[in-house]
Parts: sequence; structure tokens; C-alpha cells
Amino acid sequence: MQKHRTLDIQERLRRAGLRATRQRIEVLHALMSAKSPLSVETLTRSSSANYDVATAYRILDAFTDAGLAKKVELAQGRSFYELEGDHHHHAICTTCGTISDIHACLPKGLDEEVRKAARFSSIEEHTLDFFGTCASCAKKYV
Amino acid sequence: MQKHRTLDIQERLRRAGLRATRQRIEVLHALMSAKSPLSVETLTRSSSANYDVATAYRILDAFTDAGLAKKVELAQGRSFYELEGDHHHHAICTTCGTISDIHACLPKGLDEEVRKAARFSSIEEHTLDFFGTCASCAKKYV
DNA sequence: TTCTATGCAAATAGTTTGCACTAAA
DNA sequence: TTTAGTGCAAACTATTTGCATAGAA
Repeated sequence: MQKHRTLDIQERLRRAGLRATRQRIEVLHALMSAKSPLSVETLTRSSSANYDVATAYRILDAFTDAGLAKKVELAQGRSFYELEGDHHHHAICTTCGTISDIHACLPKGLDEEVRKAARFSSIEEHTLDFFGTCASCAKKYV
Repeated sequence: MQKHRTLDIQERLRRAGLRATRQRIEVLHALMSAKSPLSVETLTRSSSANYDVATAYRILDAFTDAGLAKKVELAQGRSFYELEGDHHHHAICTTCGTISDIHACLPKGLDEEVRKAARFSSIEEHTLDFFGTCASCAKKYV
């Protein structure tokens, strides 16, 4: 269960220039253990989590500024967060809401093509999300 | 200014199975005239618009159900809407928030590739958004 | 005339903020 | 000891809902 050692996490926080508080360690541990983006609700409602929602938002903001985490905009009116660093995309089941990480790639050069088309000075990143029905929902509702 | 005739809009509403009220005509006209997704705020604050926000939300919901419009999730805590029908993507300036429609395409077959990777039963759609700095913002902040 | 859509106000839900207190460094 | 982080409660903002009335068909 304890996939990531607390000492490593503390180290990671300090290297990011952040104080290693119990709450931050919990949040970072949760993000590191997650296989897909986590909502603030999921984060704070977890049995092991023991901190205020306001704290969660402040921590996630700090993580985002420090380049540790990243906000994912998928469902309206609810923010999800994931670790920063490993570029990937998402597949969202429109029935149950499950999000899966996808490691498919966009063709090189598309960013540049878009930059020209939009007359942008630069393109820093892109998001690519797929919406459909996951296997288990397809089984349930035939 | 009056790019789309009211009669045509009424007709379009009725064909979608919706009553043609003044408010719906206004909303549909605005969406048809827009070159990029509109926020509810933009829609209701427009000088010509004259209807309640609650009405705007109900209309946009009805339009979405009827397949006339589509909600776009780009910025957290604020919904944008655009006409349904013409598949495209967006380039968002992270400085000024301007959204441009982009008609670049994803390689065929990517949906299917992703469907397999995610073990989904089907992929109905995808969103692809690019974030960067638009030309005019790049000029301003050198 | 009938039934749906709208306006207004009140209710929600997610997120943010002020402030006194706790804890990391 | 100093300074930043946290909890709690109150404040906000976007969105939704209830209900009486207006208006489309």
C-alpha cells in the first residue's frame, strides 16, 4: 500500500521549494499513487485523508505553481488534478465518469501547424480527450 | 449585422422540435454569428440580449439536448457553448483568454487506437485544445 | 385554450478568502 | 523564533430550481 516512501516525498517537496507538511505529503502521495486524475472531492473524502477542503485547494495551487501538479479540466464544475511531467491524454466514460490515462501521441508538427493556423506566437501545450463508453458500462446497459 | 434571418432561425428551432421564442431566437442567432465559443456571461451581457441568466442556461440545455449546440469545457468554472455540427478544435490564448476555432484534423484511426488502448467499447468524440500565446499578446508583453 | 418557457428569487455546489492558531525550518 | 501553512467559517461565483405568470401553438 505504501508505494512511495514518506522520506522521498518530503525530499520531493523540499526540492520543489515547499515545506513538507503532513497535508502536503498526503496529497502528493495520493497523486503519485493515482492512475488517473483525482478530483478534490476524491482527495479529501478518502478515508486516510485528514485535512480541510480549503487546504486541499491551497495545496493543489501551490503544487501547480511549483510544477508538481496540473489541473485537468474535464467535467464542468469540478476540478481534477494529476502529477505534472508525463505527457498523456484521457479517455472518459460518459456513462460512469471513469477516466483512463492514454499514452497515444499526436503527430509531431501538429502544434506548429496549429500555431500558424491560429496565428499564435507560440503553443505551449495541448489537451486531447476522448469520450465514449467503457467496457464495463457497455456490458451493463445492453 | 443581421447575418441570419429570423425566419430561418425560427424554422431551425421548430425543426429541432423547439418552440421559437424571442429568447431562443436571440441565443441561436448569437451562436450562429459567433466565430468561437460563447460564455453564458457573454451571451447574457450582450447589449442586445434581454433575458435572464436562468433562461440562458435552460435554453442552452435544451439546445444541447436537441443537438443544436454543444458545451465546451475550456476554463474551469465557466461554460462556453458553440453550435453543434462542424467538428473542429480550439486554440486558447493563456494570456487574454481568446479562443480561436481550428480546423486541423487528427489522423484517422486514432480514435480506434485509443478505443483499444483504453479498452473502451466505443469512442463517440474527442476534444483537442491548444494553449499558447496569441500574436497580439506576444506583442504587448515583450 | 393548453401547455411550455420565462422571470425572479431562493437554493446549491464548487471554490476562495480572512483570520487566529499551529507547526515547519 | 520566524514565517508559512492549516482549520474553520464566511464569502463568492457559476449554475440550478421552484413557482407564479407570460406567451407560443
